[in-house]
Amino acid sequence: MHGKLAHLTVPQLREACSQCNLRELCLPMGLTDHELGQLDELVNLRRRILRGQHIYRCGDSFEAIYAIKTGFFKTDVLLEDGREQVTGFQMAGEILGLDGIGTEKHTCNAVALEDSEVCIIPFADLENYSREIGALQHHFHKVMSREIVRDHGVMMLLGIMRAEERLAAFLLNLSQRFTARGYSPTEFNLRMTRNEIGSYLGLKLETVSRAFSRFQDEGLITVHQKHIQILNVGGLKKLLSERRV
Amino acid sequence: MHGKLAHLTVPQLREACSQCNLRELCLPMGLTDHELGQLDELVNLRRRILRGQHIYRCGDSFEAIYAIKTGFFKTDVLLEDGREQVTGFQMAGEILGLDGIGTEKHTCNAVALEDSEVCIIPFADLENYSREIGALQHHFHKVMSREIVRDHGVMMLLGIMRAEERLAAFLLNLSQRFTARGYSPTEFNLRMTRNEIGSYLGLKLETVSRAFSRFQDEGLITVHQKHIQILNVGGLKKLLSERRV
DNA sequence: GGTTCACGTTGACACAGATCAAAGCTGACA
DNA sequence: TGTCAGCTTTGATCTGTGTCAACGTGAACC
Repeated sequence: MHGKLAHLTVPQLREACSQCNLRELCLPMGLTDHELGQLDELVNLRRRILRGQHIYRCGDSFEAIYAIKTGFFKTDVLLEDGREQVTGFQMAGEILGLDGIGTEKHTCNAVALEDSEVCIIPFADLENYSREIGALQHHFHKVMSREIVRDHGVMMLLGIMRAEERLAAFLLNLSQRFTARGYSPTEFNLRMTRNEIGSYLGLKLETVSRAFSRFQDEGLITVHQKHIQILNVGGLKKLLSERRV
Repeated sequence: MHGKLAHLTVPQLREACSQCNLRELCLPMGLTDHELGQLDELVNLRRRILRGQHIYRCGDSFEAIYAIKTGFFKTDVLLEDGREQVTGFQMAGEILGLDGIGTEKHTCNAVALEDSEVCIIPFADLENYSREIGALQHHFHKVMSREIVRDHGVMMLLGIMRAEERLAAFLLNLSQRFTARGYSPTEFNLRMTRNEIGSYLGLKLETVSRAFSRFQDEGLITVHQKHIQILNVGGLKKLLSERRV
């Protein structure tokens, strides 16, 4: 199993899970010091991914899952005719590759939206370790379950919300995830294009652009290219709750 | 853990996993005879759910997952204002409740669309058994992963397909799942209303009804209330592939 | 410093699907 | 057998978002 990953960067032990500042967000969450030490054995390969490069593509055989150490990714599914559905945007501490377990092939593409680094977690090894470390097993199940719940949230976005509600929910979600990572809740740079946001939200890029402009006109946010500042969090939240139908 | 489930029906041992005719679709898939015997210990509670009743509701504390033995379910999420997003329809052999692992509370509602019976799998026990039975552990991971992949498929439906494509994909998906259970691929009764189909597909019930009528006019299917007969599978598939845009 | 290219914004118009309204169907129940 | 309630169908009209087109902007590169 490791043999297949031999082309990847050599271990950098100072970046072990036990030392990683993401350990409270990522796979190590809730492990004891001793268990953390075992995790360091499991996760000893890392890989740099430049902006625009894939970690894996649809159809690639599934070997490992990936924890994002730094950077930003999107996952997407393509139809034969070229239509793209972005299924998610992932940031530091989040796990990529869970889609591949079921069929032993990846079923979507994972692309870096900025230069990034991921920790490689060979999946067979993860299963072995999690038979020994109950807390790891349980936490991994939680990670998968939360992905399912997140997907349900996206279905709600796509199924029943209108354009401005979708974009407001999207901004609030980003804000909350940046906050959890110690960044500003109200000011950040988008890593994705209007087209990618639109693909995620089931909208065309022009509609995304217009919604941004309208939010700005209403004093909810400022937008300069990819730089977003949220001026009125409550206003965005109100957009979500006060749906007139 | 079992104590909390004491109100449920007593074990009916003749319905053990090892004897169940769904064992090749459900959790036991791929286990050896010996392992199947162990699974019989794990899954020894069953519960009848009448049409319209919930197995669990959003906010209920999470104790167990459920394998459908007979019947048909929907899962949905509700917004405060009453809007409903159906997140899935589940039939025999499929697993319900995975959404609850992450937060230890269920995050959606699971409602029987016809009188049904489920096998109760206490989750803490499942984790214990799957530390001993590698094949069970791995298969459970596959089940969760496939749920994630299914969700991505729904995102595609909702994000980039038009009304008729969505309905065609929906019918073909049902057909394929009925086939896997030994029923006719081309003739079946829908268990859900037009409104529920619409909620799943991000459409209004009138749009669903009109799309059914159009399919019938074009000779692709016949519809009589909830009875569907597919006359031209290829035609439905073509609708999906030959998107002009 | 100008050119290029990818990305973003804005306007005008079109259309798929939503909304509103009315009538039909079917099964349950008295 | 009649009535009722829930579901479905169909028609007329409306509207949010898509489509098409033109122009703006900023970063990268020679």
